[in-house]
Amino acid sequence: MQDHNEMAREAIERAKGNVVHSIAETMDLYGVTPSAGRLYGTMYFENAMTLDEMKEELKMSKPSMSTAVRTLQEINVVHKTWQKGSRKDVFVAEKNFFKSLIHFFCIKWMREVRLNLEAIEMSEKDLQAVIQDSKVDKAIRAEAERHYELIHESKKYYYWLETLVESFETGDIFRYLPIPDDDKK
Amino acid sequence: MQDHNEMAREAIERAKGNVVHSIAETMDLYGVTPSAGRLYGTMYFENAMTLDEMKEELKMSKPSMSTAVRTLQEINVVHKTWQKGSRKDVFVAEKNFFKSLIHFFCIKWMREVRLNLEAIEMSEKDLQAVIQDSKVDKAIRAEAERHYELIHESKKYYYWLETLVESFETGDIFRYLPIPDDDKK
DNA sequence: CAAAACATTCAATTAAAATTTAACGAACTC
DNA sequence: GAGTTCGTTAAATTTTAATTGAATGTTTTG
Repeated sequence: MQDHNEMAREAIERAKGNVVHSIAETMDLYGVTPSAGRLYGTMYFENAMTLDEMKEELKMSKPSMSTAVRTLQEINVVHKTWQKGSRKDVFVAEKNFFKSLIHFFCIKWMREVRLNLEAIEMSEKDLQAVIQDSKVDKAIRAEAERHYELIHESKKYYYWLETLVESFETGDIFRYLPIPDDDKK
Repeated sequence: MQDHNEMAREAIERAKGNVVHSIAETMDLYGVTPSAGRLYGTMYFENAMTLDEMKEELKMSKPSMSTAVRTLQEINVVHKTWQKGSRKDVFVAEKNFFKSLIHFFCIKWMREVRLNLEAIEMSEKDLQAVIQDSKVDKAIRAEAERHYELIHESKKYYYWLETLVESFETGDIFRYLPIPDDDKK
């Protein structure tokens, strides 16, 4: 039955399309551009793809695919491999999308922690200098103190985030919140 | 000493500026526009602000402040209050920036879980239909099966994320990873 | 070593977001 | 109820980001 096959193909495409779309939307939340998101979603269903296959599948230009696949590599959800016989680069999507995203997050979080703690510590010094300078008007010193309290207080939350990230990266978090039924490997 | 006060003011501004900048950069990571991020950072140091004060402080237009402050309200890091005697709306930043961000995250994560699980379940149905249709070529059925396995497998990670969000929202996570020294209130 | 097959860079274009000015409408004041 | 004072909406502009076609450089092949 020709018809059955045709309908089946369409059904598969529809199924794939839905998932690709929602994956892309998810990644968009995390600052990945929609096209890179769609690309990842597409690769998720394929074993390995060349740039030309990507461009064909997404109907986009090769440079677009090149940059998209690079950003996907940067966030570690896609890796480059070789394929004997072919001169083309071949890319494969990390199937464990979720763990990849968590890792991606950890990187962003750590960056955030470092960035903010640096800024806070720098500012604390500035404010301390004002607070300790008795030649400065009381009102101004009071303001400095107020600000100091505020940012000093916030530090502990960044420290906490640091421990959270650690627990994600070591996998300790899964001891507290186990994955329902981890895969065999 | 006039000079001391002047320098103190500058030091305070510098200190504030640094922190505002890094807060804005952090929020940018989470899809908040830079101006909204700067606004939150600025409000973080103030007790309450009107739209006019914001526009003055950030040197931007009033509609910009209006939209920025609305997005900040939507993600629950800013709240509207009243101030007797004034007809103007007054907004105050949630000082516990960190907890707010976590809450914000939980919302996004839950949305992501719902979205993806819906897409997956819909697709699973489509694929099941293909798999069970014996009139469809073996190769196509095999492809459907392959895709089915893939997306079915991913479901458990979304379930896991669901439990993580729960643990954040109930505060259970802090039993596992306590905050160094929680504030008195 | 010339030609072909790649991936990438660059400049130019196009598309999308953010921002502003102007206009509107609601709520208050006199 | 006329005139203000606000906040928001709408249209137009500016800014920024994504996308492409052409060109470049590198590796491979015959």
